Amino acid sequence: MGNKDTFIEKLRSSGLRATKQRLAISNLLFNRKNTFHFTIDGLMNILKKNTDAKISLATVYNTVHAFKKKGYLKEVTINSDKSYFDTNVSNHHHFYDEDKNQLIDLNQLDVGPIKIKKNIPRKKIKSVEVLVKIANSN
Amino acid sequence: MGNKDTFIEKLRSSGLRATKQRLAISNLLFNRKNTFHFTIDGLMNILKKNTDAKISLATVYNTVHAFKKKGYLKEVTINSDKSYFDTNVSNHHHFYDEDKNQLIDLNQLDVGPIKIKKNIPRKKIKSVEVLVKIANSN
DNA sequence: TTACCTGCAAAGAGTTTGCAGGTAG
DNA sequence: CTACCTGCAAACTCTTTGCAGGTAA
Repeated sequence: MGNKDTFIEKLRSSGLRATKQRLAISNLLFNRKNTFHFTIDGLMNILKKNTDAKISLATVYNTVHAFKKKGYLKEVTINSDKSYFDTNVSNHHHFYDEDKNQLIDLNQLDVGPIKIKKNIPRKKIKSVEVLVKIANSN
Repeated sequence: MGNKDTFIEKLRSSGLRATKQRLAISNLLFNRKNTFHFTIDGLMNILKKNTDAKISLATVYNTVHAFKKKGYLKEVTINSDKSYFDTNVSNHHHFYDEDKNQLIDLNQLDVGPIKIKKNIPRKKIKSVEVLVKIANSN
């Protein structure tokens, strides 16, 4: 996604109204080169600092869920503490840095093909997620 | 682990007192052939039905965490809703049945070797976890 | 104009904690 | 006897929800 007009267009074409809260969040999440990983409260903090628009916590939750439902965000499960989201919605895996509590993308090429040799009758594989936990080596 | 005396011994040697609550939980979790996956409230429900000892929710949390810390249980992260635990503490992966909300072990042989080709300076891999979500194929 | 959205506060779910009383060793 | 453990309730964190007022189209 690109500039503000693009976001307005994108939101509208998704059936979402282009409110200033959603535009501020879109700008923060998608107007960048690299993928972005965040938690709701992390996003909230950044919004407080970088945005003049007033945005409530409920709106952040609503918007993030709306974006997820539209396929603009992906949820990544790290632990039960809180939800992490990822602006990279392609099929990929993650490093989780336990020291910094931070996600790092592993693209398809970073992880060799994964073979699942067990089969459960009448069940289909919906997704295969690899989470590699890392920490300081010393 | 085996019978009640074994559990008393095991608890004591771990520096844990062999209270009747802990023995009841040990018996329920470890006195079985196959690995067992559970949530705290699921365990609570089984305890209510199968145990005469009175056990509070706080004690279940305390005990499960104590067992985890001692290495008798492993926590498995499925989603942010609640914590799942596994009596199989060996290195292995999981199916998660989205219809039944149930975990199924994938042993080492069920999953081909996983190659992580990306390296982060000064960081060491602590664990590699694969979660395969499955659902009814129809 | 009207359906949708926001902000607030309250409610919910899961988990943790403080403390008084109980019990293992 | 005493350190550790339990049960209870309150507290806490993250998330969701209800609703009145606001706003995009």
